[in-house]
Amino acid sequence: MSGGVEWALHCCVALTSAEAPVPAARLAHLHDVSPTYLAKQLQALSRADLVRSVQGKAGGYILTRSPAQITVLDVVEAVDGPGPAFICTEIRQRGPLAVPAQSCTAPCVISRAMADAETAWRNALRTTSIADLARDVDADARSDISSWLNGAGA
Amino acid sequence: MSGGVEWALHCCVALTSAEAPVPAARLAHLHDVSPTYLAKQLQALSRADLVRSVQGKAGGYILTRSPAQITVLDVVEAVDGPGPAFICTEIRQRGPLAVPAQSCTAPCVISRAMADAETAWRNALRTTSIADLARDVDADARSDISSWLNGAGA
DNA sequence: CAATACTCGGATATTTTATGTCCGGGTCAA
DNA sequence: TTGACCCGGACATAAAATATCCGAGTATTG
Repeated sequence: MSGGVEWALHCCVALTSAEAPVPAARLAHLHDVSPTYLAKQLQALSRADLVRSVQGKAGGYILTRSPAQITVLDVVEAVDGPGPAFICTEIRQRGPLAVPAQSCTAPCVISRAMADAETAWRNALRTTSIADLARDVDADARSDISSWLNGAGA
Repeated sequence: MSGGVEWALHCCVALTSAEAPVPAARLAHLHDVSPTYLAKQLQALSRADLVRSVQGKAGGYILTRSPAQITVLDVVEAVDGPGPAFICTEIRQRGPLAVPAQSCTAPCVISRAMADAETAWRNALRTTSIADLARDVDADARSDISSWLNGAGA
Protein backbone atom coordinates (compact mmCIF):
# COMPACT_ATOMS: atom_id res chain seq x y z
CA MET A 1 0.00 0.00 0.00
CA SER A 2 1.47 3.27 -1.12
CA GLY A 3 2.08 5.72 1.72
CA GLY A 4 1.02 8.63 -0.49
CA VAL A 5 -2.58 7.51 -0.04
CA GLU A 6 -2.56 8.93 3.47
CA TRP A 7 -1.33 12.28 2.23
CA ALA A 8 -3.92 12.41 -0.53
CA LEU A 9 -6.76 11.65 1.87
CA HIS A 10 -5.63 14.31 4.32
CA CYS A 11 -5.42 16.80 1.46
CA CYS A 12 -8.94 16.01 0.31
CA VAL A 13 -10.26 16.49 3.84
CA ALA A 14 -8.38 19.78 4.13
CA LEU A 15 -9.75 20.98 0.79
CA THR A 16 -13.21 20.51 2.27
CA SER A 17 -12.54 23.63 4.36
CA ALA A 18 -11.23 25.69 1.45
CA GLU A 19 -13.19 28.05 -0.74
CA ALA A 20 -10.39 29.23 -3.00
CA PRO A 21 -7.78 27.16 -4.90
CA VAL A 22 -4.99 25.99 -2.59
CA PRO A 23 -1.45 25.58 -3.99
CA ALA A 24 0.29 22.24 -3.51
CA ALA A 25 3.12 23.93 -1.64
CA ARG A 26 0.71 25.23 0.98
CA LEU A 27 -0.86 21.82 1.50
CA ALA A 28 2.63 20.38 1.89
CA HIS A 29 3.53 23.00 4.48
CA LEU A 30 0.30 22.33 6.35
CA HIS A 31 1.11 18.62 6.69
CA ASP A 32 4.89 19.07 6.88
CA VAL A 33 5.65 16.70 4.02
CA SER A 34 7.80 16.79 0.91
CA PRO A 35 6.25 19.46 -1.37
CA THR A 36 7.49 17.96 -4.62
CA TYR A 37 6.32 14.46 -3.82
CA LEU A 38 2.93 15.63 -2.63
CA ALA A 39 2.61 17.33 -6.02
CA LYS A 40 2.83 13.93 -7.64
CA GLN A 41 -0.10 12.61 -5.62
CA LEU A 42 -2.16 15.68 -6.42
CA GLN A 43 -1.41 15.15 -10.08
CA ALA A 44 -2.83 11.65 -9.73
CA LEU A 45 -5.97 13.07 -8.14
CA SER A 46 -6.19 15.56 -10.98
CA ARG A 47 -5.91 12.82 -13.61
CA ALA A 48 -8.77 10.98 -11.88
CA ASP A 49 -10.86 14.18 -12.00
CA LEU A 50 -11.24 14.26 -8.21
CA VAL A 51 -9.64 17.69 -8.04
CA ARG A 52 -9.37 20.44 -10.61
CA SER A 53 -6.13 22.33 -11.01
CA VAL A 54 -6.22 26.01 -11.82
CA GLN A 55 -3.03 27.68 -12.95
CA GLY A 56 -1.80 31.21 -12.79
CA LYS A 57 -0.94 33.51 -9.93
CA ALA A 58 -3.86 32.63 -7.65
CA GLY A 59 -4.01 29.00 -8.76
CA GLY A 60 -4.05 25.74 -6.86
CA TYR A 61 -6.30 22.74 -6.34
CA ILE A 62 -10.01 22.54 -5.57
CA LEU A 63 -12.42 19.61 -5.30
CA THR A 64 -14.36 18.99 -8.49
CA ARG A 65 -17.55 17.98 -6.71
CA SER A 66 -19.22 17.83 -3.32
CA PRO A 67 -17.19 15.95 -0.66
CA ALA A 68 -20.19 13.66 -0.18
CA GLN A 69 -19.77 12.55 -3.81
CA ILE A 70 -16.14 11.51 -3.34
CA THR A 71 -15.52 8.16 -1.68
CA VAL A 72 -12.35 6.99 0.01
CA LEU A 73 -12.14 4.29 -2.65
CA ASP A 74 -11.97 6.97 -5.35
CA VAL A 75 -8.88 8.46 -3.73
CA VAL A 76 -7.19 5.11 -3.12
CA GLU A 77 -7.75 3.98 -6.70
CA ALA A 78 -6.54 7.31 -8.05
CA VAL A 79 -3.24 7.09 -6.18
CA ASP A 80 -2.49 3.37 -6.01
CA GLY A 81 -4.02 2.48 -9.35
CA PRO A 82 -7.37 0.86 -10.11
CA GLY A 83 -5.93 -2.60 -10.76
CA PRO A 84 -6.31 -5.43 -8.23
CA ALA A 85 -3.55 -5.94 -5.68
CA PHE A 86 -3.51 -9.68 -6.31
CA ILE A 87 -2.78 -10.71 -9.89
CA CYS A 88 -3.23 -14.35 -10.90
CA THR A 89 -0.33 -15.58 -13.02
CA GLU A 90 -2.21 -18.71 -14.06
CA ILE A 91 0.10 -21.16 -12.38
CA ARG A 92 -2.32 -23.97 -13.18
CA GLN A 93 -1.36 -23.61 -16.85
CA ARG A 94 2.33 -24.21 -16.11
CA GLY A 95 4.50 -27.16 -15.16
CA PRO A 96 4.29 -30.85 -16.07
CA LEU A 97 0.62 -31.09 -15.03
CA ALA A 98 -0.45 -27.93 -16.82
CA VAL A 99 -4.14 -27.92 -17.60
CA PRO A 100 -4.93 -26.89 -21.20
CA ALA A 101 -6.01 -23.30 -21.70
CA GLN A 102 -9.30 -24.39 -23.19
CA SER A 103 -10.29 -25.89 -19.83
CA CYS A 104 -9.63 -22.59 -18.05
CA THR A 105 -12.85 -20.85 -18.85
CA ALA A 106 -13.56 -19.98 -15.21
CA PRO A 107 -10.96 -18.14 -13.11
CA CYS A 108 -8.91 -20.34 -10.81
CA VAL A 109 -10.18 -20.89 -7.29
CA ILE A 110 -7.40 -19.01 -5.56
CA SER A 111 -7.83 -16.03 -7.83
CA ARG A 112 -11.53 -15.94 -7.05
CA ALA A 113 -11.04 -16.09 -3.28
CA MET A 114 -8.60 -13.20 -3.44
CA ALA A 115 -10.86 -11.20 -5.75
CA ASP A 116 -13.81 -11.69 -3.40
CA ALA A 117 -11.78 -10.41 -0.46
CA GLU A 118 -10.69 -7.37 -2.43
CA THR A 119 -14.28 -6.69 -3.38
CA ALA A 120 -15.22 -6.66 0.30
CA TRP A 121 -12.34 -4.26 0.92
CA ARG A 122 -13.47 -1.97 -1.88
CA ASN A 123 -17.06 -2.02 -0.70
CA ALA A 124 -15.96 -0.94 2.76
CA LEU A 125 -13.96 1.94 1.33
CA ARG A 126 -16.85 2.90 -0.92
CA THR A 127 -19.26 3.34 1.98
CA THR A 128 -17.18 6.19 3.44
CA SER A 129 -17.04 9.58 1.76
CA ILE A 130 -14.69 12.50 2.26
CA ALA A 131 -17.60 14.36 3.81
CA ASP A 132 -17.96 11.58 6.39
CA LEU A 133 -14.29 11.90 7.27
CA ALA A 134 -14.49 15.67 7.61
CA ARG A 135 -17.61 15.40 9.75
CA ASP A 136 -15.76 13.26 12.30
CA VAL A 137 -12.89 15.72 12.63
CA ASP A 138 -12.89 17.88 15.71
CA ALA A 139 -14.83 21.10 15.13
CA ASP A 140 -12.06 23.32 16.51
CA ALA A 141 -9.41 21.74 14.31
CA ARG A 142 -11.62 22.16 11.25
CA SER A 143 -12.15 25.80 12.07
CA ASP A 144 -8.41 26.33 12.44
CA ILE A 145 -7.71 24.68 9.10
CA SER A 146 -10.38 26.78 7.42
CA SER A 147 -8.94 30.06 8.63
CA TRP A 148 -5.38 28.95 7.92
CA LEU A 149 -6.23 27.98 4.33
CA ASN A 150 -8.45 30.94 3.49
CA GLY A 151 -6.45 33.47 5.47
CA ALA A 152 -2.83 34.44 5.06
CA GLY A 153 -1.47 31.32 6.71
CA ALA A 154 1.56 30.99 8.99
CA MET B 1 0.71 -7.54 -2.42
CA SER B 2 3.57 -9.95 -2.61
CA GLY B 3 3.40 -12.30 -5.56
CA GLY B 4 4.75 -15.17 -3.49
CA VAL B 5 1.34 -15.46 -1.84
CA GLU B 6 -0.01 -17.12 -4.95
CA TRP B 7 2.81 -19.69 -4.92
CA ALA B 8 2.30 -20.44 -1.25
CA LEU B 9 -1.43 -20.98 -1.68
CA HIS B 10 -0.93 -23.33 -4.62
CA CYS B 11 1.62 -25.26 -2.59
CA CYS B 12 -0.77 -25.64 0.32
CA VAL B 13 -3.48 -26.91 -2.00
CA ALA B 14 -1.04 -29.35 -3.58
CA LEU B 15 0.11 -30.60 -0.18
CA THR B 16 -3.51 -31.53 0.45
CA SER B 17 -3.02 -34.40 -1.98
CA ALA B 18 0.27 -35.55 -0.45
CA GLU B 19 0.73 -38.23 2.18
CA ALA B 20 4.50 -38.08 2.48
CA PRO B 21 6.79 -35.05 2.90
CA VAL B 22 7.34 -33.22 -0.39
CA PRO B 23 10.66 -31.43 -1.05
CA ALA B 24 10.56 -27.78 -1.99
CA ALA B 25 12.35 -28.55 -5.25
CA ARG B 26 9.56 -30.88 -6.32
CA LEU B 27 6.89 -28.32 -5.56
CA ALA B 28 8.86 -25.79 -7.59
CA HIS B 29 9.09 -28.19 -10.52
CA LEU B 30 5.38 -28.89 -10.30
CA HIS B 31 4.51 -25.21 -10.65
CA ASP B 32 7.48 -24.32 -12.86
CA VAL B 33 8.76 -21.54 -10.61
CA SER B 34 12.09 -20.54 -9.15
CA PRO B 35 13.06 -23.32 -6.68
CA THR B 36 15.23 -21.14 -4.47
CA TYR B 37 12.68 -18.39 -4.16
CA LEU B 38 9.83 -20.76 -3.46
CA ALA B 39 11.98 -22.12 -0.63
CA LYS B 40 11.81 -18.69 0.95
CA GLN B 41 8.02 -18.73 0.98
CA LEU B 42 7.94 -22.24 2.42
CA GLN B 43 10.26 -21.10 5.16
CA ALA B 44 7.74 -18.39 6.00
CA LEU B 45 4.98 -20.98 6.17
CA SER B 46 7.18 -23.09 8.40
CA ARG B 47 7.82 -20.18 10.76
CA ALA B 48 4.05 -19.64 11.01
CA ASP B 49 3.61 -23.33 11.88
CA LEU B 50 1.36 -23.94 8.89
CA VAL B 51 3.71 -26.58 7.51
CA ARG B 52 6.21 -28.78 9.25
CA SER B 53 9.61 -29.35 7.68
CA VAL B 54 11.22 -32.76 8.04
CA GLN B 55 14.88 -33.02 7.17
CA GLY B 56 16.98 -35.90 6.04
CA LYS B 57 16.99 -38.03 2.95
CA ALA B 58 13.21 -38.46 2.61
CA GLY B 59 12.39 -35.02 3.98
CA GLY B 60 10.21 -32.21 2.73
CA TYR B 61 7.14 -30.26 3.79
CA ILE B 62 3.81 -31.47 5.14
CA LEU B 63 0.78 -29.62 6.48
CA THR B 64 0.76 -29.39 10.27
CA ARG B 65 -3.01 -29.77 10.58
CA SER B 66 -6.13 -30.57 8.62
CA PRO B 67 -6.64 -28.38 5.52
CA ALA B 68 -10.00 -27.36 6.96
CA GLN B 69 -8.15 -25.80 9.90
CA ILE B 70 -5.95 -23.60 7.68
CA THR B 71 -7.53 -20.43 6.33
CA VAL B 72 -6.39 -18.41 3.37
CA LEU B 73 -5.76 -15.55 5.76
CA ASP B 74 -3.26 -17.70 7.65
CA VAL B 75 -1.21 -18.18 4.49
CA VAL B 76 -1.41 -14.54 3.44
CA GLU B 77 -0.33 -13.31 6.86
CA ALA B 78 2.48 -15.84 7.02
CA VAL B 79 3.97 -14.68 3.71
CA ASP B 80 3.15 -10.96 3.56
CA GLY B 81 3.43 -10.37 7.28
CA PRO B 82 0.67 -9.90 9.85
CA GLY B 83 0.94 -6.11 10.00
CA PRO B 84 -1.65 -3.87 8.35
CA ALA B 85 -1.02 -2.70 4.79
CA PHE B 86 -1.94 0.88 5.67
CA ILE B 87 0.16 2.47 8.41
CA CYS B 88 -0.92 5.80 9.87
CA THR B 89 2.01 8.21 10.26
CA GLU B 90 -0.01 10.55 12.46
CA ILE B 91 0.04 13.47 10.07
CA ARG B 92 -2.39 15.32 12.31
CA GLN B 93 0.42 15.74 14.85
CA ARG B 94 2.67 17.50 12.33
CA GLY B 95 2.79 20.90 10.69
CA PRO B 96 1.83 24.37 11.95
CA LEU B 97 -1.63 23.20 13.04
CA ALA B 98 -0.41 20.06 14.79
CA VAL B 99 -2.85 18.85 17.41
CA PRO B 100 -1.18 17.98 20.73
CA ALA B 101 -0.47 14.31 21.36
CA GLN B 102 -2.62 14.32 24.48
CA SER B 103 -5.68 15.03 22.35
CA CYS B 104 -4.96 12.01 20.14
CA THR B 105 -6.41 9.33 22.35
CA ALA B 106 -8.59 7.89 19.57
CA PRO B 107 -7.02 6.86 16.23
CA CYS B 108 -7.44 9.38 13.45
CA VAL B 109 -10.49 9.09 11.22
CA ILE B 110 -8.60 8.13 8.10
CA SER B 111 -6.70 5.43 9.92
CA ARG B 112 -9.93 3.98 11.22
CA ALA B 113 -11.60 3.90 7.80
CA MET B 114 -8.64 2.06 6.35
CA ALA B 115 -8.47 -0.35 9.27
CA ASP B 116 -12.17 -1.16 8.93
CA ALA B 117 -11.70 -1.96 5.24
CA GLU B 118 -8.77 -4.22 6.00
CA THR B 119 -10.81 -5.99 8.64
CA ALA B 120 -13.48 -6.71 6.05
CA TRP B 121 -10.77 -8.04 3.75
CA ARG B 122 -9.34 -10.28 6.46
CA ASN B 123 -12.77 -11.58 7.39
CA ALA B 124 -13.39 -12.56 3.78
CA LEU B 125 -10.08 -14.42 3.61
CA ARG B 126 -10.79 -16.09 6.94
CA THR B 127 -14.03 -17.63 5.73
CA THR B 128 -12.22 -19.69 3.10
CA SER B 129 -10.04 -22.65 4.09
CA ILE B 130 -7.47 -24.59 2.12
CA ALA B 131 -9.89 -27.51 2.16
CA ASP B 132 -12.50 -25.30 0.48
CA LEU B 133 -10.03 -24.42 -2.26
CA ALA B 134 -9.04 -28.04 -2.82
CA ARG B 135 -12.69 -29.09 -2.95
CA ASP B 136 -13.35 -26.72 -5.84
CA VAL B 137 -10.46 -28.05 -7.92
CA ASP B 138 -11.35 -30.38 -10.74
CA ALA B 139 -11.39 -34.00 -9.55
CA ASP B 140 -9.22 -35.22 -12.44
CA ALA B 141 -6.58 -32.61 -11.81
CA ARG B 142 -6.49 -33.46 -8.12
CA SER B 143 -6.05 -37.11 -8.91
CA ASP B 144 -3.17 -36.32 -11.27
CA ILE B 145 -1.45 -34.21 -8.64
CA SER B 146 -1.87 -36.91 -6.03
CA SER B 147 -0.25 -39.59 -8.17
CA TRP B 148 2.48 -37.21 -9.34
CA LEU B 149 3.39 -36.26 -5.78
CA ASN B 150 3.14 -39.69 -4.18
CA GLY B 151 4.52 -41.57 -7.20
CA ALA B 152 7.89 -41.13 -8.87
CA GLY B 153 6.91 -37.93 -10.67
CA ALA B 154 7.91 -36.79 -14.15
C1' DC C 1 -1.06 45.38 -24.25
C1' DA C 2 3.46 43.46 -22.57
C1' DA C 3 6.00 41.92 -18.81
C1' DT C 4 6.03 39.27 -14.79
C1' DA C 5 5.35 36.24 -11.07
C1' DC C 6 3.27 32.33 -9.74
C1' DT C 7 1.14 27.89 -10.73
C1' DC C 8 0.93 22.97 -12.49
C1' DG C 9 2.93 19.01 -15.30
C1' DG C 10 5.95 15.53 -16.72
C1' DA C 11 10.82 13.83 -17.04
C1' DT C 12 14.70 12.75 -13.88
C1' DA C 13 17.76 10.71 -9.56
C1' DT C 14 17.86 8.21 -5.08
C1' DT C 15 16.35 5.03 -1.59
C1' DT C 16 13.73 1.24 -0.06
C1' DT C 17 11.41 -3.09 -0.96
C1' DA C 18 10.57 -7.21 -3.31
C1' DT C 19 12.62 -10.78 -6.09
C1' DG C 20 15.90 -14.19 -7.11
C1' DT C 21 20.26 -16.79 -5.79
C1' DC C 22 23.85 -19.00 -3.22
C1' DC C 23 26.34 -21.76 0.32
C1' DG C 24 26.71 -23.77 5.11
C1' DG C 25 24.50 -26.57 9.12
C1' DG C 26 21.73 -30.35 10.29
C1' DT C 27 19.25 -34.82 9.79
C1' DC C 28 17.72 -39.12 8.44
C1' DA C 29 18.79 -43.34 5.79
C1' DA C 30 21.81 -46.74 4.47
C1' DT D 1 30.44 -44.52 10.09
C1' DT D 2 29.49 -42.85 5.88
C1' DG D 3 26.99 -40.56 2.67
C1' DA D 4 23.61 -37.93 0.45
C1' DC D 5 19.84 -35.17 0.83
C1' DC D 6 17.07 -31.35 2.70
C1' DC D 7 16.20 -27.10 5.11
C1' DG D 8 17.74 -22.47 7.02
C1' DG D 9 19.57 -18.03 6.89
C1' DA D 10 23.03 -14.81 4.60
C1' DC D 11 24.08 -12.72 -0.06
C1' DA D 12 23.26 -10.20 -5.07
C1' DT D 13 19.97 -8.35 -8.36
C1' DA D 14 15.71 -6.11 -10.22
C1' DA D 15 11.61 -3.52 -9.57
C1' DA D 16 9.05 -0.08 -7.29
C1' DA D 17 8.21 3.57 -4.30
C1' DT D 18 10.05 7.89 -2.70
C1' DA D 19 11.97 12.30 -3.39
C1' DT D 20 13.52 15.92 -6.66
C1' DC D 21 14.29 19.13 -10.46
C1' DC D 22 13.31 22.06 -14.48
C1' DG D 23 10.22 23.45 -18.37
C1' DA D 24 5.11 24.84 -20.11
C1' DG D 25 1.20 27.62 -19.20
C1' DT D 26 -1.93 31.21 -17.24
C1' DA D 27 -3.94 34.99 -14.72
C1' DT D 28 -2.42 38.99 -12.60
C1' DT D 29 -0.56 43.68 -12.81
C1' DG D 30 1.65 47.66 -14.12
